[in-house]
Amino acid sequence: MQTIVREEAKRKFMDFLEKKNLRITDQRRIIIDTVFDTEEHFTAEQLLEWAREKDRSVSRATIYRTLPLLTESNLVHEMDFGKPYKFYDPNYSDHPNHNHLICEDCEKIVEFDSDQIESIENEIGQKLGFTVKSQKLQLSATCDILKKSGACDNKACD
Amino acid sequence: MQTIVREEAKRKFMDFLEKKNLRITDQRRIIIDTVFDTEEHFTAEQLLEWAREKDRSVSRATIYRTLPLLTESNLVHEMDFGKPYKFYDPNYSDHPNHNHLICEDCEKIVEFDSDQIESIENEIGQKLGFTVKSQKLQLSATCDILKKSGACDNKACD
DNA sequence: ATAACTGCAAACTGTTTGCAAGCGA
DNA sequence: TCGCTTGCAAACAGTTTGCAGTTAT
Repeated sequence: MQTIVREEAKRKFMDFLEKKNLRITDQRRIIIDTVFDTEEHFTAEQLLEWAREKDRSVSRATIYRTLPLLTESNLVHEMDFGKPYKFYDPNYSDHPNHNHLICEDCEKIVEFDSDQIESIENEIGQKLGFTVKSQKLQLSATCDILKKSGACDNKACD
Repeated sequence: MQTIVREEAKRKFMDFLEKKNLRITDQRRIIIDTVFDTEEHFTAEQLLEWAREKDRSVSRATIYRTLPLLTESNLVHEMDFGKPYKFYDPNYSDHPNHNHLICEDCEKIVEFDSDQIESIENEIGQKLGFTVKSQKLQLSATCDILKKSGACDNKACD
C-alpha cells in the first residue's frame, strides 16, 4: 500500500522533469529510486552513499544538482535542524503538514501530526494580521530511555 | 524601560563569564554592547560589522568565539531559517520560548509567544518518549494589509 | 543535431582552529 | 605571573560550479 504511494511519487517526479524539459537519465533514475524506496530522512551524503550502492556512476555533484529539483517538485521536503547539513524528507507528499522531532542523542527523526498546533497557528497568524501559508515546527529533544537505562533503542545510537 | 532589560542582560552575561572564569576583555565588552544595544536579529557577519564600527580591533574570530558563549548563557538565541548562515536573537532572555513568523511579502520577522503551543509540544514529546529541549516554530505567511490595499506597512516592504 | 547532463576537481562560503603574541585577574 | 584571549591566516565541511566530454530526445 505504501509502495503504491512511492511509485506514484516516482511517476510524479518524472512528470515534473518532463514538464520542465529536463531529461530522465540513468543517474536521476537511480536517485529517484533511492529517495522513494526509503521512508527515512536522509542527508545529501547519505543519499549519495545509498545511490552509489546501486550504481557507482552517481556522483556527488549530481546528487546536489538533483536535490533542488526534488524539493521544487514538492515531493521531498528540506529541513534544517541547526546542523551544518540539511536533512531531506521523502514522506512529505503523504503528510504535507507533519512536524518533526529530532533526538539530540542519536539524531533519529520522528514525525508527528498535530491538528491542535495547526489551528493555534492559524489563530495567531490572524491576530498578527497575516495569513499563514506554511509552517515548520521542529523539536529538539533527548531520549528518555537513554537517560534511564544508559542506552536508547535507536539503532543509530551505539 | 527596555533599556533596563538590556543593561540587565549585559550584567547577566558578565556574571556568566565570571562564573566560568572567563575574562571581560575590551573586545568582549564591545560585542556585548553591540548585541544588547539592538533589538534586531543579526548574523555573525552583521555583528562583526557593527562591532567594528565601534572598535576596529574586534576580529571575526572573536565574534565566532563569543557567539557560543552568548547562546550558552541563554541570553541570545540561535536560529536557523534554512539560509547558509545563522541568525541570532538578542531578545531571547525576555521571551525564552518565543516563535517567529516570516512575511513572505517583505521578509519581516515577527515574534510571538504561545504558552499553548509550548505545552502541546511537551505533551507530544512525552508521548513519543522524549524530553523536549528546544523548539523552533516558523510560520511563513502573507500580509493581509498588502492583499487588501496593495501595500503593507512594513518598512522593509518597498 | 543539439541542448541537457555528467563526473571531476577546483572554487566558494560560513565557520573553526593552531599559533605566537598580548593582556586581565 | 599565569593562563585565558587575541588577530591572523590557514584549515575545514558542506555545497556549488566551470569545464570538457557524454547522452537523451
